[in-house]
Amino acid sequence: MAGGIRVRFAPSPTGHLHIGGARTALFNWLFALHNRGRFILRIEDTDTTRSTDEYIEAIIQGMTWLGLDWDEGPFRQTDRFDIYRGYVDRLITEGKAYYCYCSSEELEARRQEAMALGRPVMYDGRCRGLKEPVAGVTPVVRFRMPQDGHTIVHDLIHGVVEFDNAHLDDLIILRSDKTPTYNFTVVVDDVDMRITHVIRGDDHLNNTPKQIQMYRALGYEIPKFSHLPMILGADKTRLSKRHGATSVMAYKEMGYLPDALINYLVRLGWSYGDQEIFTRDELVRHFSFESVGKAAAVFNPEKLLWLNSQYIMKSSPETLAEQVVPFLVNEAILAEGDIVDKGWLAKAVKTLQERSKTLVELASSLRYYFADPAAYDEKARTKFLNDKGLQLLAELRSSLNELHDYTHDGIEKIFSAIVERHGIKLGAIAQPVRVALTGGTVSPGIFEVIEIIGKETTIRRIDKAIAAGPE
RNA sequence: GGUCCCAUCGUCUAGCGGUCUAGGACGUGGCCCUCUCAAGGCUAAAACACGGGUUCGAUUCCCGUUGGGACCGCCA
Repeated sequence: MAGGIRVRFAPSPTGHLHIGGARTALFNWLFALHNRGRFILRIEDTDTTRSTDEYIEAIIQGMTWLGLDWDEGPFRQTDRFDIYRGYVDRLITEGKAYYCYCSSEELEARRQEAMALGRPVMYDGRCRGLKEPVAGVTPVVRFRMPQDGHTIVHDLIHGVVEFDNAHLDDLIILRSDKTPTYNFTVVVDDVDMRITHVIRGDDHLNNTPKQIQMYRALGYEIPKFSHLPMILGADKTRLSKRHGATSVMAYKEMGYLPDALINYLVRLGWSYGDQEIFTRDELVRHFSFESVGKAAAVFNPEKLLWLNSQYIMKSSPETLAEQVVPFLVNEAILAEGDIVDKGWLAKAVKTLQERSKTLVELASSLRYYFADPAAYDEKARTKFLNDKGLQLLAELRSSLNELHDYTHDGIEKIFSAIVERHGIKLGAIAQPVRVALTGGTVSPGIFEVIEIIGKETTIRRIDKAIAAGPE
């Protein structure tokens, strides 16, 4: 019966796909794949004033970039209003829902008052027994909650959670503009789409007993629930823009790899022994709610960055070369439409992989493979492009010029000869060359750099350094 | 304020009564490697919130306290 599992990710398009939503989507996706079930994408856009098509597009983009592919959908709740109204009518007919004529202003005032008096903040049910409509008022429809007894939520992560029905209030299921509200549509859709497991953030745990009552009123089977712990910012409050980038696509722009983000997100709440790095297959194979924790997790950008560096290190140079191109354009190292020799780029990328934590960093480090240094780092220049350094550079230049075996090994031999002849350390010549070629004191191994830059360019840059003279 | 959830190093976590002088990872410090920077290796500092029980024995089970979070909307 494993094939019967159906889960869904149900974001509301009132913003971009954010870190928390992505983690929820990821756990749904993993659970579906692990159980050979179906993963459904449903857009909860019943709040027509805040939902936009742009955000729907943004969410889809985020999911796509992360590789969280869905089997059905995206469905939009705004396409299903007729369905919800049918269910509302049915509940009214059966006396399980009723019209409420209280205005939102009145309601708000009562809420304030209750809050101030320290009384429970909930609807008092004053329209429950109304027989006649109130003239001139378009009513909302409220769901009639049971007032005694208990509702038990069986949660795959939290176990048994019990709620006293006295604390459940008659929530609005149909607004005065005849649009349905979340707590109702979510139930109708989960039933309609035959969702077997509701996996969402634990900020929904308190809504669950209300939803369970609606399943019952509708006469439907109750799905299994899994309420995932929240992701918090460094100050332990709910993750938000104040904590930095929260949109998934912002991480793409900052040069993160989707696999790295996925790996980071999955470890926020889930673990598998001491393992930190997982392939997607491993994730799918090992995922289980038994190893999902209950405590909220603080989002730690440093660890994400480390993971990203690990993924960059493990990527193939060819793939990375492909991925870095847009970032080279951003850095103005390449122009849009420039043709690059991908084989050559891959070689250059290879030297920088273990030195770059993001694609942005990689692109920026790649600069000196493309262009002569615009200037020399001042400190580097005084330290290494002095008389002695320049003299060694001149010697190196002529050896290099006559070198036929222009490879890493051939280049190394030349350096060895110079080092031996002068009885100096390799650094004494390597650093001046590094400054001449890259403009600074930091780069991959100098033989590799010289090889990749090529003889002509190398000699030109050495000549430029010599021409610039000692500072 | 009410309801619900949660609680191991700064952070993510392992631990599912004895194996814990509490393990791993990020970050931080030191050392090694070394043409610079990284990467890598080794190493150090760093936690079971507190108080009661239960038990021969609690980080692990129960209760309370404290602390944190979420929800309480004609938002989702």
